[in-house]
Amino acid sequence: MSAIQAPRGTFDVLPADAARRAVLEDRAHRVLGAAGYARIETPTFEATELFARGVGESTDIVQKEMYTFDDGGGRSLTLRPEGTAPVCRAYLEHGMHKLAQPVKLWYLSSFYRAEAPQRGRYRQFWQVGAEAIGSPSAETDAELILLLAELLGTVGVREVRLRLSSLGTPATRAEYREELTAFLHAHEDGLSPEVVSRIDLNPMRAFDADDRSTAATMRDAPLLLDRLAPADAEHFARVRELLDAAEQPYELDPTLVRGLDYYARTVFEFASDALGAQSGVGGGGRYDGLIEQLGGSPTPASGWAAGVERMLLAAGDLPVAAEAVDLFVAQAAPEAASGAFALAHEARHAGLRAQMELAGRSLKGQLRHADRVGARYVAIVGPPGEGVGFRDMESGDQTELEARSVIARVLRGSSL
RNA sequence: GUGGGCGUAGCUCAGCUGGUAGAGCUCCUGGUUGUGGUCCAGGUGGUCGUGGGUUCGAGUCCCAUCGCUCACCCCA
Repeated sequence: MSAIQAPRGTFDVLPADAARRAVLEDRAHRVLGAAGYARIETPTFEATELFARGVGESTDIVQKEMYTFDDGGGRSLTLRPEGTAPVCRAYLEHGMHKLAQPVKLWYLSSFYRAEAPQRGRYRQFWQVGAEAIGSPSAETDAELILLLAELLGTVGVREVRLRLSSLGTPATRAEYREELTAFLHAHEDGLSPEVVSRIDLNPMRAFDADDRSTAATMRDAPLLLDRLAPADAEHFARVRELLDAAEQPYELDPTLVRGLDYYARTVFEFASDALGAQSGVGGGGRYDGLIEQLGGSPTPASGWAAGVERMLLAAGDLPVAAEAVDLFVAQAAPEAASGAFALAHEARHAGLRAQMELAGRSLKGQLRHADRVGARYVAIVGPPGEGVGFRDMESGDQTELEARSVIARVLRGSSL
């Protein structure tokens, strides 16, 4: 039990897990790259104001989940809690509006939120995200949704469901919120005490209460989807049309809300029943107002983010290729160390995956170790002047070679 | 922040109504006086999360505390 542990909510990525994550990264690269999305990385921390303005002052994230610190010079910085605002900041900072629109970007980065950790929820976590900035089209939204579906599919995320909705414009949302709040207050008798206490804080929550009476009352509640302005309704209909044409199944969920303030129009979320309480594996939507909110000119944009840990939790076994070792250089005696060292170095220079004995094992121990790391060949280096025992670990055959012909022999790959 | 479960070797765990620590796996060494995968033997490795208390004696009982974990909330 060591005195110092990884901080609460953080974890070490050990080699076995690192291999699975590498597979995921490769899949993301392939799926998003194929659609013309280019990789972007932004700083791990940003000006606190970016998130206060971009994510929304009223959100849980900004109110209680940010790691904020002073940089020593009176500037307030924050470990990024999400990726969309930073990408938009970069879009503005580098004048990407002059590029062909939309600018399509993706990232795989770590994020930080001071929440109570549980299964699938950490204080440092990783997300794959994609953003298309500069297009208002429903095609953009539908394409993004299909790309995320594709990614989840190729990674093998199980029991995936897609929930879809539209939030309309911020104005529509504000009006609807008032209407819903008024409805809830007018029907407090039929609502559970928890829901009532939360009416002004989070009225949408009333929709997914388990309480029977609350559920009955909510059947008559107004729905945001029914209040969409004509243009928004038309946009949403087009998104659905495209998803239908692509045979992407989804559930229409008028109660779907996303945690960040900047969303407008299309919103969606993929959930996996293979997970526990934190079932959302990825989600996103359209955020037409964000760029303007950050000081740019009005720019439509759309995007999503998916949790790496959650995708991996919900995925079955990923086929992880074993790392092959071409050559293990053993030493027959301590005097052979220099010769072995030189041979291993040369072998790597020649492009081989070569390892050498580093732990002072007995020769028997070295062979056993070579076997465990999966070495195809073992060179047993003798003292200066003597030859090298060259052993094929599959057949067990062994011959004597001169040291300088060992590498060529491995490259040729011939069995003995 | 609140509630449930759990904290014994690197890992997975055993340890009954209290008698001062075990197994399997891993790792190392030897059996093969310079050679792998099986087998056999041996060894390394633990302030039983921490601090108090009860007791002749506590891994085992009591209290506190810390940590992990699941859930609420919220979200990736």
